[in-house]
Amino acid sequence: MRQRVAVIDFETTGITPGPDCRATEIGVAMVENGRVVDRFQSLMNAGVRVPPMIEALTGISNAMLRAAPPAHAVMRDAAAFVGSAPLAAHNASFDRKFWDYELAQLGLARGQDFACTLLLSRRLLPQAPNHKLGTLTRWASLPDTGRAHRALADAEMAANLLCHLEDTLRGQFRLGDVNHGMLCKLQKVAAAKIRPYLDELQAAQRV
DNA sequence: TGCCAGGCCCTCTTTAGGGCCTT
Repeated sequence: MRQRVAVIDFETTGITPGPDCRATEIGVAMVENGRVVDRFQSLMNAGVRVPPMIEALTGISNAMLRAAPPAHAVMRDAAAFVGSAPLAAHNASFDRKFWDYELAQLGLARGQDFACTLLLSRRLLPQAPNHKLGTLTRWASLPDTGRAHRALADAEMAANLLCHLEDTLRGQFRLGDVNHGMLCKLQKVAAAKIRPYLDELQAAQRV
């Protein structure tokens, strides 16, 4: 895609955002022309405790968060970094909840749609053993981006996967122009109907 | 007191149930 897309990933203290469940780290990988061209990453201190299970998963400790900048400052910087670029994430329904919640703490609201590399992978890469981010990265021989379950490494993994999905649409499905709006529509098409939908898109691009 | 996400997708489905995926 020639347009810039901001691929984001949050580490958090749990599954559902709220007063006791907040983001602890954000990573953003800015994709343009099929590669990562810019990066943003920061731990963020929202004043909540990290449960032991989450610390074991992410390696992010309470001591690390005590030394981290406040969440509102980090989110203000992250929102400025993203600007008006369309968004993407792996299992975007998760990151979208936290993006919206953390922005709402600043009185801000999201203006862009999210593309979801999980939904797109289920449709375009059904032969993969499963659709976890790490599995897809290894299965598609995408670059090792660092420690899994840290925000920027995961954001870059999802960014590389987004580029791989775009390559799949261009190569296997012979689509010329791929853009974020097309991906957002594609991820809503029922998996069983994806092939005829792509055939229609291909035919329309030929006209 | 006891519970604790939710949207997507498949199938032994649609008057439902269970696995996947994210932390």
